[in-house]
Amino acid sequence: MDISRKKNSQVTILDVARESGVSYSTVSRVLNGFDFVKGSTREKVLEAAERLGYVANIQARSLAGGRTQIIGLLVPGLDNGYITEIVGGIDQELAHSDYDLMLYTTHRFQGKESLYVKTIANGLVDGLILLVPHNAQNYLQALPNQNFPYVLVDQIDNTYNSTTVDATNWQGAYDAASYLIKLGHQRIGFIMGHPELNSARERFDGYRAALQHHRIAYEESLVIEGDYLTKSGYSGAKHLLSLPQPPTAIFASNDLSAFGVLDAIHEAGLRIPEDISVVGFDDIPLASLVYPKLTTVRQPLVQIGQVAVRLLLEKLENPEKEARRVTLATELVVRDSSAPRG
Amino acid sequence: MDISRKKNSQVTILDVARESGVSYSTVSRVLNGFDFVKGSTREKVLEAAERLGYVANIQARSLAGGRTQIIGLLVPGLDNGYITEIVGGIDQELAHSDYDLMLYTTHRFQGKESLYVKTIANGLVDGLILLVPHNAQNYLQALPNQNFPYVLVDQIDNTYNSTTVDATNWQGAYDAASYLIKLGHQRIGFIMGHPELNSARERFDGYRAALQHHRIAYEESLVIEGDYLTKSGYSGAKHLLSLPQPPTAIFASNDLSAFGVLDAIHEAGLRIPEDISVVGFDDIPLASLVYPKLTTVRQPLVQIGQVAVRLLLEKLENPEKEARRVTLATELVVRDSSAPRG
DNA sequence: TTTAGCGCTGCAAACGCTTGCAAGAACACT
DNA sequence: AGTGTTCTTGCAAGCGTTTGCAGCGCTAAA
Repeated sequence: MDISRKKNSQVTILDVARESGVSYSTVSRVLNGFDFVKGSTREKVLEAAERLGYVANIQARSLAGGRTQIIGLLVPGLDNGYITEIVGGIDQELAHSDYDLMLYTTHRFQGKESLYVKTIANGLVDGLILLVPHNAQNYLQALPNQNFPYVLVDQIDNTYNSTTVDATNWQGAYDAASYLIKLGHQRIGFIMGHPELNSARERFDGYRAALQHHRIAYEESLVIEGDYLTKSGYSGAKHLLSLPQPPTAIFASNDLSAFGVLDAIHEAGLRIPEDISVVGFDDIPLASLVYPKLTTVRQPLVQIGQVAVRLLLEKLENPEKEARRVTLATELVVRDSSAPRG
Repeated sequence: MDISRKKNSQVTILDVARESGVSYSTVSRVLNGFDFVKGSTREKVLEAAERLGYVANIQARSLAGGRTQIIGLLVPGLDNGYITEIVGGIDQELAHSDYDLMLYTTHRFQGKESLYVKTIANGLVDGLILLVPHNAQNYLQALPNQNFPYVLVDQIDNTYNSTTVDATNWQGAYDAASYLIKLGHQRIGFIMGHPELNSARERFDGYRAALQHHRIAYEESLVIEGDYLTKSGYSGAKHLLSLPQPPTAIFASNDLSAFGVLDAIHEAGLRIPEDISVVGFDDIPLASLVYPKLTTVRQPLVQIGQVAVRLLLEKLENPEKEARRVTLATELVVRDSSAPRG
């Protein structure tokens, strides 16, 4: 097994020390922004470091007990605008800090989350953002100790007291359904998200609450269990359209499934929104690219990512910081896929 | 500065050694799959490691001269189906190996690519996949030495002799244009990609070659300079439609800009494909979600990512391996946005 | 029985850095 | 000038591994 080392011209702290005529510990202190270093010394060191093109070796730093300046991001996959938007926010915010990003996709460790997380946390990340689909507990329980800094995105955890970011799912769904009702729709189909996810449940509850509030009978046949994927939106809508008395509007629990709905409706030769209205949830970038442009409940996805990072950095700065939950507001965005009942 | 260490229950190689009654170097050798270890010893060690829940410390390993088992991925951003598809392929392939992924976005280091890359390469990645938008040279020249394993995706580099993966851009464009011509279109608008990218140039050349081959005069006014973004497709199409004699088909250099084209056409009240045909390039997942479903030239994006990983791992195994270029085939996918000239 | 040879194992050094501790330098005060 | 403080700085240990080298025990040959 040939381990070809790249131990070529690595400039180390020792080189900088030699170059600037101080001890290597002083260099370390300067580089770590320590106080108690004389101004002139600091200058000398920084200048030497610059001249030599010194760049710190993260492994060594971390081994010796320092930070790695890396945060880990656990996501199910990147195949989805919802996630990539959030990741974009995370990336943006991280760019202002000096942390780098380690990306872990969970699909490769089905059923072994615990080992996975253990490895990660024991490894080289200073903190973790969990953007996991289901059962966060599986991941959390594996955290070496509850002091390891992490934040949970869009998942409530009722076992541990986790720092969390999410959006007003209930309210968003309530608003969307109310909007459709005000447009005169009485029969509103609903494509559910994956029922294991609490965002899905909250949206469902919001939908029902809106019906109830407007005294519209809840009709079970209009509710389709889905999984947030396009396909389930498609088949769900197909089913709804085949009903003896089909709905005049369909509210899909997320944009992805709403796209499936659009597709099914087009296929049935119906017009949107003249014949039937469609509303989604998320407002991923695609939502305004499809035809017709999708009316949807906007989640501030980028912002969610940013806030997650901010919370994590906060925790990193000050490990004693209390866990907290930040819930960002959603907003109905009316586009071309919805209209008064014809 | 409070450095709260997590040096809690870290199980080290020493613990495993103690538990299994051998020396730590033997443990190391077992864990690294070395030969020259007696079968029974190996068993004992592995069992002890398992029992203790040992997981290697990457920093230490790397410091001591081993591998980090991390590969770095340099991308401009994740806000784009084209990239995320490729990244998906990379992730997929990586899942079969035991490498983890470090994600670096380049936008944060405008103009300082060289320092950035230096840091990365000097840091903890064993190899690098560069999925950078323009001027790969900027990045490459910074690689500490040309022996650092890396592969270039969808970018040709004519300075260094780099291992590269790309697709048949020229051929794809040629096929698409020929297809439109065979449908009877004579005036085919073309939305160019970013002219700095050779994929954009190659596609343009393919388009022109097809025209020439079918003896259709090249008309400069039908070619719009773009940048691969939706907006440029939109404004480009708007312009084309306003021509005294507008084209009967538009070929956009990528799907994203094709979406802009669709949008502009819808807005103009024209029907697709009855009034005008549209063809894209890439076949990102969205392409079959828009309405009408987009006819496009399929690039095997996922596969490109996979191949990139495979080439990199190959290089990692065997650093002496010659650089090579792999070009994957594109394929025209006919959907609903194109039809014979009406 | 001795000895060479081989398979296997352990020791110790190194990787580049952080940080507690102690000592030197500088300064102010008596 | 002497002493006590307060700043600065250097030394050395240690972080968890890998790996060259030396050496052990054992077998096989003499």
